[in-house]
Amino acid sequence: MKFPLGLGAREWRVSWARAAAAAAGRGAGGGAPAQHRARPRPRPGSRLARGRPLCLSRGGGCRALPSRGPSPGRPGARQLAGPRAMEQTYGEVNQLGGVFVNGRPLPNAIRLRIVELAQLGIRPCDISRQLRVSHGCVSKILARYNETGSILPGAIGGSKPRVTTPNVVKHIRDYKQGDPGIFAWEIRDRLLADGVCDKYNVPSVSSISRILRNKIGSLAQPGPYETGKQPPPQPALPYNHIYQYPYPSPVSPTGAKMGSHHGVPGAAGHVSIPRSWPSAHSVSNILGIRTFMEQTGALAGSEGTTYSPKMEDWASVNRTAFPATSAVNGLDKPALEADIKYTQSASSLSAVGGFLPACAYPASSQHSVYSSPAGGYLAPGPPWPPTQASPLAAPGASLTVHSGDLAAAMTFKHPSREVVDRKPPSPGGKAPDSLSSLHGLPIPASTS
DNA sequence: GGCGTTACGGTTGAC
DNA sequence: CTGTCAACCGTAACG
Repeated sequence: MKFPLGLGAREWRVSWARAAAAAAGRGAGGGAPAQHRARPRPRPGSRLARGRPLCLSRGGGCRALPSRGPSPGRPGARQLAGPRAMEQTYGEVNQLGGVFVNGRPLPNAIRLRIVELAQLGIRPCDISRQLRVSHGCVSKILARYNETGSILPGAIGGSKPRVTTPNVVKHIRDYKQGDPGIFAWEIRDRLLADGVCDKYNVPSVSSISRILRNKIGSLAQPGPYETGKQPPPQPALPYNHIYQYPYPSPVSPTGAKMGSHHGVPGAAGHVSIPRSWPSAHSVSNILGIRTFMEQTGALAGSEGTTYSPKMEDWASVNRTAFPATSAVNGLDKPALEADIKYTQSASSLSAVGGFLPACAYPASSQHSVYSSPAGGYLAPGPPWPPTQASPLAAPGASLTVHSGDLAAAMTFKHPSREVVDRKPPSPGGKAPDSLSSLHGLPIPASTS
């Protein structure tokens, strides 16, 4: 991305925003008229109360900007242009010239890089510009990392884990059979008292009533879950299989049993790794991420970096690391499918096999934008800052993060650091489980 | 100028 | 198979 005529990223951004705002008939960003800026901020909580202008453009945020915006002619950052285009490529360019896929997380490599740079003392604003990721995003990722120790995105999609598991139903039935006059609330209390459920996953009284009505009522025939077989798993990994990293692990070679979750250290505690990054917990493997980024020119942001429109590259980069055997354990069918689907790619990937974590994105959504771990993000423009004077070269830390640096960056978090879950750690929940980190590497917060 | 916060449009996956 | 829902995402903008 080249900023027009000597404009720095910021100036360019502002001017772009201004122009767009003008087009939208309002002020925007730093160029907002005083009355906008001075406007009392509505109480948070009501999004509409913010009174923001309706954004008519597609894409995230309130950008009143044309989606192709700042990067006319930019080879990689193609926009949706119709169904056909959507099939092949999509992605948008933010005001910094970075490429992103609306609604999808940044690639792990970028996330890692953000944390890495932050650990080196680079200011978030500089990271934002360097990686061309919005500062809000940088802030968010760093905040999350500080909170959970994980660089990985949360679990996307899915529903809350069921609380009325077969086991719970069975207990309810037992209670009801033992005391036909029992109230639902009493059942609820007993579920808690007996440890069948905890406060986070105990069914509501109404749920219990529904169970009594629907399942226990027709008690005669056992439900599908009660045929003596092992009940369907409590959604031990109820969320996003895509965030699993079913690499063979020395500890859990099959990847089938992902061990403890949700802050409840399993028998193995840290030893049982719910998920692992590729074998890549080693420093050298982590370093491999960088190696790859360097190879792709991503970190250098070199002009020569070709922006591959093939999303498959990136997807496969992140997936070639684990052999099909590990995916065949039945936990990660989509991942397996993705492996199959994307194995054809990428010659260049051999160098990084085993280095990168499985991509958190389903291959299906990885069309083309993140064609390389960071290359797609670092727009093929001049490195930031344009002067080539890397801010990362500053104090004590070279731009090149050596393995030790990165290892330090990634391990400085105490593995057993207290986790502040944003959500109750229900067994089926998806609370981040940084307790499961290995070598200080964050384990995906999401489960599947 | 930096950064935390939040509305927004979007994606995802279980139900 | 489709729609709904609730989670998450990153961006842009506000303060």
